[in-house]
Amino acid sequence: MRAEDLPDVRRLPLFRDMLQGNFEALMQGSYAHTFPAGLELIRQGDPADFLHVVVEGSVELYSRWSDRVSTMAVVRPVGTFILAACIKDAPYLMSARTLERSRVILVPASDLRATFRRDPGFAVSVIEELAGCYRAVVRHAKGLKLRTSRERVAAWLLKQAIGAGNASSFVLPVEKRLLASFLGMTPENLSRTLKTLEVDGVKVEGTRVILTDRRKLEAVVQPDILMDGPDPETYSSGVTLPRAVSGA
Amino acid sequence: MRAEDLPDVRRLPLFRDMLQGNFEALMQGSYAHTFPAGLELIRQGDPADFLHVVVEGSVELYSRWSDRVSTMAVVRPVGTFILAACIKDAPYLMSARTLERSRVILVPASDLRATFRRDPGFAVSVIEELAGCYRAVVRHAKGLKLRTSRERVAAWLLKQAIGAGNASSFVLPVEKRLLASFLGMTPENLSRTLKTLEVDGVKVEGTRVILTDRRKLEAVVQPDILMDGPDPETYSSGVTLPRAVSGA
DNA sequence: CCCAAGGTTTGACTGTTGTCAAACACCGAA
DNA sequence: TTCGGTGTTTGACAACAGTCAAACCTTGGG
Repeated sequence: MRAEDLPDVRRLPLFRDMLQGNFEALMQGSYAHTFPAGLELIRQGDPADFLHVVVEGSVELYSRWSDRVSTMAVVRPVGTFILAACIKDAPYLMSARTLERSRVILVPASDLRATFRRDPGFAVSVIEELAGCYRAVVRHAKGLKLRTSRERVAAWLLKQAIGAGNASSFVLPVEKRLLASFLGMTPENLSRTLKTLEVDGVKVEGTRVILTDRRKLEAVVQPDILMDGPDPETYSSGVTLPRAVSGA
Repeated sequence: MRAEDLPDVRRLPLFRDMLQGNFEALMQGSYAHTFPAGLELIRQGDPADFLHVVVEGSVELYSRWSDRVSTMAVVRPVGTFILAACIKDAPYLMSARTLERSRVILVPASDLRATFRRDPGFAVSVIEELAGCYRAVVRHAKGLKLRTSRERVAAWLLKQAIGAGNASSFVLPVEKRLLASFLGMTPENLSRTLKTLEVDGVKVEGTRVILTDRRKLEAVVQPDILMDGPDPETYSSGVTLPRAVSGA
């Protein structure tokens, strides 16, 4: 465990309010490791041994069932994942793999459980974190059930633009096939959908997206605080980057 | 607040491990009320004032966006809902309405937040509850993304049968249009889908479902512990009935 | 008992989405 | 630079799901 990782972890909302002694003890039993791109960190169904904290790089969470695969989220620094499984001491519901070379801290689940039982400050942080995660998944589910795939694409683009400082142009942070999977559609369908969004103010050139008419795009999206969220940073302890375990 | 409601609430996993004094104080500030059928208890977007505990009857959680509506869950006794919004002191992401005459206990959100900050036992219960809720929504999202609507219908039917003590026949606990909405499809589509499931061992007569060939149905469903759940009772504090905020 | 209201089913149709195959573009390694 | 692998786009098609309208069934109230 490199000493320079510790301050980043300590600043996470999840670890911010715990007693210093407990934090040190928890980190004592943890270890950090740098993994190459494309490595499967956890496999769905396996017992939850470690809470994972992404310090560098990015990690994809995905699910598999009967020869179908779907991306559920992408975690960026400094973000955590698989907290709920650790708490319940239950099997992971999702698999995780690195999208690029990534540094991850592994916190033993048993230590984690023991710690929030005797550190009320930490317990409150865990509560806040979980409540945020819950609301994020509810938002995602709402999007899947209430919006068409075209509307989901438009909403995601608008959210990205806002996240990039309200820029009218930005570069896709993930591959299109991953984005398609995250949004619940096929790559082919995403490709075609992006074309049809041209009339609504979206231009895509390779990995660059240019919003030529914000108004028109917003008319398609009909942004809703209860679905698109006012609080990307609240969810899942993204702290240096405002968004983790969020949307692709 | 009727005294006879208290034991049921106290037995909930959420309230089971807190100090008696804190429980009493929390209930002191709460009040119970019986609502008629079809009443909107909370509206999405409203500030989260109360944690709701369903003691009798049943409550539908649903979301609305741009003239579309979707059922997200049904809560039965003794179950709670809208915990995450109360914790975050954030707007409700879902609306709730009674499906029938229902008795509901309202626990002030501010008291709730104050209590888990000074009662570590309660904090741990809240953590467990939220982790369970989170995993349940993840499961629902997985179903929406990985299964076709036909597979979702089949999976839901199988789960109901198992919930009814592995019965080969049971009565639908909700209207079909609500079930359709919960499963992310139209009533017409559900109706047709049920027909096509006849060849796979499902017979539907009005509100009664008869499973004539369990094997065939299981072949369609390919039940998966990571999606269909081994722990319906873990989620959302269903205690007298094994399932709440669950599936329809 | 009958009626009205609302849930359900059916049919015909439309629109969306997935599938398969091929062509193309891009990127890293040799 | 060239090559191979992989991601992306396009086209044709099939499968699926939503819409609208009408008929049917069930239920509860008068």
